[in-house]
Amino acid sequence: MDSGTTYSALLTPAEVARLFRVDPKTVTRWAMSGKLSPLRTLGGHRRYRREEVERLLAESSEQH
Amino acid sequence: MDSGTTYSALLTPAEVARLFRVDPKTVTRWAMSGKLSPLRTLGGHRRYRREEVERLLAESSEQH
DNA sequence: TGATACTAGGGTAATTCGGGTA
DNA sequence: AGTGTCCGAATTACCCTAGTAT
Repeated sequence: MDSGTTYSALLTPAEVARLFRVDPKTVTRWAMSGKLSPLRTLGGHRRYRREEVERLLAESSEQH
Repeated sequence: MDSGTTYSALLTPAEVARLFRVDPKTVTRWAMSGKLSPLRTLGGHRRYRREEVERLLAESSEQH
């Protein structure tokens, strides 16, 4: 029942940027350097996996 | 729409949109530009082949 | 037959892309 | 080395009303 009308496993560049408090362009650079492995819309825009982003967030708070 | 429990070889615009984290209208644009080849219901609504959509999803996460 | 959710279509904002720069 | 910003072009998101799907 309603298996995800509001939830998505993918995040937009702006959403990732808000989580890290950086500019979306910086998120793009992380992707280009291989630190993130996003998929692409058919128009070429990046979509990031929530699971991957949250894992990196957790790791970054461990080592502080 | 019961998209979580019932399997179908055809996907609605909303289902495709959720997979790519885009607006359903964007999926329509992909169809109009030839990036997707949907069927049409007798009333004119588009239905997308799951096989085609999943193939494009897989390709989008490859590195190139 | 009615009720509700979704889609088509068109228009107009808002994001994102890529490159270059500070 | 890592970010933030400016730019133009391209892509995507949100607004509406009428018609379709279930």
